[in-house]
Amino acid sequence: MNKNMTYEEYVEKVQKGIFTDEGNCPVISLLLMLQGKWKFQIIYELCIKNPMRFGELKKAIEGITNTMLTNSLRELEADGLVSRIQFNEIPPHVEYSLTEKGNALLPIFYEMTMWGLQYIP
Amino acid sequence: MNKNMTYEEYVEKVQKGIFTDEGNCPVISLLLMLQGKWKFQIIYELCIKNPMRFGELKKAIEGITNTMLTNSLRELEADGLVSRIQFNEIPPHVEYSLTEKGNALLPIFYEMTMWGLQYIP
DNA sequence: AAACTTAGTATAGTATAACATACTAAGTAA
DNA sequence: TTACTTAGTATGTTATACTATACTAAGTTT
Repeated sequence: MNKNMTYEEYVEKVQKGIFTDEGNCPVISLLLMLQGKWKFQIIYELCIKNPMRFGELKKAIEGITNTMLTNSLRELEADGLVSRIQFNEIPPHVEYSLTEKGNALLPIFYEMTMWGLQYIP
Repeated sequence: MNKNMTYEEYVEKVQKGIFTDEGNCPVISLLLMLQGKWKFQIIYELCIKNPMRFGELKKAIEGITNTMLTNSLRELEADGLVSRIQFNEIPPHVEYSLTEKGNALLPIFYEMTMWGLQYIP
């Protein structure tokens, strides 16, 4: 599929049902990556401060448990949105940051925000 | 917040942590609306054919049960993304279609698709 | 009278996601 | 020697999401 596809071309293809070849629909794939109670907040914190340590993230995201932060980070890492660098000092520490792939989500969040400003009271 | 905010202004605000006033973060709100196994597929089908009947949707979305289609449609309706018109004939039928708010999601799906074309193999 | 239509509802069960709490290693500082 | 540090893991429980199956109304056609 064309990486320079314009919005108008996209809409035309959607209305023709061109994207019906499910299984690797990019929208569904991405929605799955962002699914879960904490994923977006983690990405958001990493947009504000980059890199961040495990403990910083935990402090910044109120209510999250160790278990959920670990699991969410592992999944974001497996999806290539977040990278993890481990420093083997004592006490050991770890730095999490957005990958290029993760950073490239910002235009999507921008469109979501503009939509929200218009339609969410 | 400014509805004409440019992407550059948005990125600047994100990095300053301006959107931290959670509770009505537009991105999280929207992600919640699209969460669930079937929501996006329903919206997608309504982009292809508009309006659609309950039975048509059920046939188009393979594997969905009555229960999940009903629940998902009810939630999409409650979120204002889909509208439902009931025709009290015999046998009765119902037409579902995207609202303006629902249609306005297309630019977001476009950005998601462009992201996917670049980063999903 | 029996079967068909549409758009669901009802009920119960399974699977997945999230939560709470306690615990670990290995060195440093008090 | 005890407490503190970081970045988790382990275990069990609860809550939510999803599935499967059967059933309904009310008129129309066979």
